[in-house]
Amino acid sequence: MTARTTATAPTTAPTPPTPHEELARQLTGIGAVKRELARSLPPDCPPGAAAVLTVLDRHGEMRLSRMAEFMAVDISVTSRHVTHVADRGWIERETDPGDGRCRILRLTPSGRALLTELGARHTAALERALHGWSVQDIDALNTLLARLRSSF
Amino acid sequence: MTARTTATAPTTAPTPPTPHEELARQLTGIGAVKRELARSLPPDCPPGAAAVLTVLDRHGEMRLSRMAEFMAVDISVTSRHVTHVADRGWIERETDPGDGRCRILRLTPSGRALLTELGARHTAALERALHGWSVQDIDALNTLLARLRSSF
DNA sequence: TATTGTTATACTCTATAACTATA
DNA sequence: TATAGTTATAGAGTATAACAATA
Repeated sequence: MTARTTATAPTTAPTPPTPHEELARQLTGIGAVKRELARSLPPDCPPGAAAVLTVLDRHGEMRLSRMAEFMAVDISVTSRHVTHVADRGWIERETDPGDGRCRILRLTPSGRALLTELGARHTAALERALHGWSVQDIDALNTLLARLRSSF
Repeated sequence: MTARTTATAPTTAPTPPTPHEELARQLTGIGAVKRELARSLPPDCPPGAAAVLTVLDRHGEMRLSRMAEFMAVDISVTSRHVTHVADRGWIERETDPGDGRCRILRLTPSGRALLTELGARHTAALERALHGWSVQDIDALNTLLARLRSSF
């Protein structure tokens, strides 16, 4: 359909991208993958909430300010995500006995249970999409992405 | 600071992540890199607008519906981004002579000039962050990301 | 006075649905 | 009736700035 519309070939050839420009392109396009993955999350648990739980699972209880560093977003944003998961009983927020300004975040059993569910859903969604991938390929991608994050 | 807060070690050890779960984690964390890259864009040119220009540069003039496929977002979202760049004269929207419902999108000279600027800014931002990376590493990451996108 | 965290406001991106115009 | 595109509305994520409480 619409075999030929204006019949004029592009007057300028596509600029051959440098590896850096190509990386910028790929990172832009990766948003679709993230959205697809987010669709597999349970209701009431948006990506930001899932990130809070995952960080606590990996790094143990911590203050809000440290959580904000791990999530690499502003502390005000972190506070909202944390409120979301605390309201649903997935974490508890205890006032630091040593410094009344600080809140200690800690997973609850309910939060751990949800975390198991999250892992299963992520794994299922990715296994379905990445059926042709070897474990080595996935590990290689993980390694490069981790390195990319630490470079920023 | 805050040497020890509750003095209780986490009762449950961190769940060792599978490669799939780790990939989900990495993809979540990559948002920070994207935001950092977006900060290098010129004013009036948000990431969505830049994506429209880049797709046109790489694949030539096309209809809106095809642009939506390349961007992997809903056509209504694409329409808004396209309106943004058209309002600023970076592309032109011509009604398809063969089908009055279709709009043909085409870069203008002004759009090509901006595209050159975008490439320079992306390259500068990434070169600064990725100074320790070899071209082979970047190419490997690009290849894996492209493969990931096509797997979805 | 400085720091930790919360809340108010505004902006970007996204999807769904209703709508217009053309085929 | 079906399709291409536009617009209205709503929801999620983010940052800045103003604020409250504690050190």
